[in-house]
Amino acid sequence: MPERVTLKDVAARAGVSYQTVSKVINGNGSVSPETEAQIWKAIDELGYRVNVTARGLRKSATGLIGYTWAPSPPDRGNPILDQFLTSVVDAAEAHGYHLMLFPHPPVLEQVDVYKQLMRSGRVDGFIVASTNYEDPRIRLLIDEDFPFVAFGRSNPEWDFPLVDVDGCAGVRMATEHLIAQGHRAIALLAWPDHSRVGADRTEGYYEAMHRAGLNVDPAWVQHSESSFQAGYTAVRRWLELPVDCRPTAVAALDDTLAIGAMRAAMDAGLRVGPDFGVTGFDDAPGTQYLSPSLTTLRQPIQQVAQRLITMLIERIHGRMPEPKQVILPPRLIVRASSVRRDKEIRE
Amino acid sequence: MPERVTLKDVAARAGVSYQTVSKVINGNGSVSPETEAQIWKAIDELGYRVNVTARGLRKSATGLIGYTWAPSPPDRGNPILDQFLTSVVDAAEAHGYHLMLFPHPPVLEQVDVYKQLMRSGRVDGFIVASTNYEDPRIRLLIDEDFPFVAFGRSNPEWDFPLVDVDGCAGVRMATEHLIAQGHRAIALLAWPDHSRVGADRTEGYYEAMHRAGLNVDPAWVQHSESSFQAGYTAVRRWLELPVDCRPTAVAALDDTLAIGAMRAAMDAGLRVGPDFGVTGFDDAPGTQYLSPSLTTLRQPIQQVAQRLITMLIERIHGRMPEPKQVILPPRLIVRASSVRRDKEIRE
DNA sequence: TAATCGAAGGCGAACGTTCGCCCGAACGTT
DNA sequence: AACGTTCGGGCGAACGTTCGCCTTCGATTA
Repeated sequence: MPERVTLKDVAARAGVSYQTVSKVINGNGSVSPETEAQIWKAIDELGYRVNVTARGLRKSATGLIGYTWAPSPPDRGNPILDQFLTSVVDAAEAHGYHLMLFPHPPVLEQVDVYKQLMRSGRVDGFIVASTNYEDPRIRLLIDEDFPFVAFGRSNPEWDFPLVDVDGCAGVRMATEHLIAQGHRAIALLAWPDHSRVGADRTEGYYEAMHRAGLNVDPAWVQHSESSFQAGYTAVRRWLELPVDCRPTAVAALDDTLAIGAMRAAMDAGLRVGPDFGVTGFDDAPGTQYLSPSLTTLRQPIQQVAQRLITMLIERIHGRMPEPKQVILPPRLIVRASSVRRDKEIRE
Repeated sequence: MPERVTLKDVAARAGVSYQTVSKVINGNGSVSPETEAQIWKAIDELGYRVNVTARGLRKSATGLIGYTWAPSPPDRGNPILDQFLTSVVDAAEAHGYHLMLFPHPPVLEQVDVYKQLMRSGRVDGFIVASTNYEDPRIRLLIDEDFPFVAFGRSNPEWDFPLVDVDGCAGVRMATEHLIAQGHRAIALLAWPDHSRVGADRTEGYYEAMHRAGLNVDPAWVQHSESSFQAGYTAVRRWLELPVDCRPTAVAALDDTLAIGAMRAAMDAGLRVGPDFGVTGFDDAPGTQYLSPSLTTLRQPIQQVAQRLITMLIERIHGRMPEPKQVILPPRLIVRASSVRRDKEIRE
């Protein structure tokens, strides 16, 4: 543990009062160029860094942003956590903030955990992810008027700053792409009903089908938790339907389901791509190295992170970000799993 | 922003001095059961939480542990980040600490960033990951006697607390497994020479081959950055060697290389598993859903995280953890990519 | 010449804790 | 009756900043 260097040490060496040193560091108050130079010299020689805790106490601010996320089961993993955290941490640092992680509490305790962190002055604000309808955290933070920005939407009637990726547009693009490939009977591997994100993405599928004047057989839509197995068994089942109502392609709400779907089609003797189209969502690492490589949607994670941070900092400074709600489009990455003829594969 | 409740508010309501409230909260000093009950009641009614910044200033401690990691390229992803962070955050919380992330600085600036964080009192200690030989961060932290624990080894002559996974034993197990499957000519997809982790894992390969009395043709060992492409091209090349010195299996130092290797073998018309054995390292999410599923090594991430935290907290309290260096074995997960007959597949 | 003004920098206070010391009362001991 | 001990709890100080106000002094203005 290195000896602490304080303002007083710097002041003593520069021959001024310690408050003057503070003025120089914070750039307010007027100080002559000569003394300022003296002070900077002393700071440099002593290797002084302002004590963030003391500053925090005085300004009642911590420079910390709280974040937590729902851990994925180990066999699935979070495809974008690395990128997302990297982006958020970088963006935060550019504004002088750091990211503080805390454990993802069970739903019942969530409110307490957030309350605790707010009341103890642990963080200046939150990024709230894995949002859902009636999200109690969002309700709490709105009510307490505590700075936060959500990554994801919640109840439409609640008015709070958020950034989200347009899952609806994404799945619509994927579905339209499958239609453009000549598919007419397209199935959907969806998430459980109660999922806000799932509802949004699902909507894109219906929009695309509807706009193209295609019928959706209710049997073509399966809602389940995301897993390889769920995707696999659903497609197995669909492939046993009578030919006239058997899907020739499937849009999945995430890559894991899509991979299960691909495997089921292959096991059924179909060539994924030419015979049976599959699309995913997320562009998880490794999806481009599957055989065939997976068509999927890539989220603009870095932009999301940057918007989250700039908006949150506005909130921390007591302002309301403008615009308050930002929806960013994902990008369709066309690979082999969804195209009938090789030459159409881009990227 | 909710109005701050302080010790004084609690004290006023309980009819005692605010220092007495502090005593109750921290459980030192003697207070009669009745007053204590009064005080707890007041705390509860007011929803008081101790202000961590003020406490931190007084005790010169932050309850924060600094962590950063080298971001992976988006097409690869960090296979264990989610699990690792979750485990570390949970373990830290169990001891009253939180994890603070900061950006991974370029090598040249690393020392400055760590210095800055130390001197500004930002964190109480560090977890240092992505270690390497002559790691300047470790050097600095040792010299400054600042609390830290490394996840990974560095120079053997440096004496500092660390936790690591036994990559040598891991790859040795994988290689021995391939030998047990009847392979004699086994190649190695290794990392660049300068990698500390790579050297460790590579050693395991040589040990296994040597113990089994098998010759290692220098042409069978390729050092390269981890990528699908690197694994792919290396195996393509090996499969063009004359039959008498052509490898029939390959051990890879990570899953990405292994996946490239699998694909190359399949593209060459071989059946991965029966004809050509492949093993990876990390048990990345999704490897069990590849076809064939990938034999790999799983790191005991949760134990690593827990040891890291308990050891670091010892250091923060000024003690040296005992034992100072902990090496944990990975577990070999045998799947289809390395076994010749189906019935041998476990798990 | 006197009043005014701005620049430079000192000074006290406060942010919300924890810590050590002190004091008074109650009790038991010689 | 005088004395030590223990318990309960009060009090001042300090942790290292920032902030607003004040003083000094030389220069400008009327």
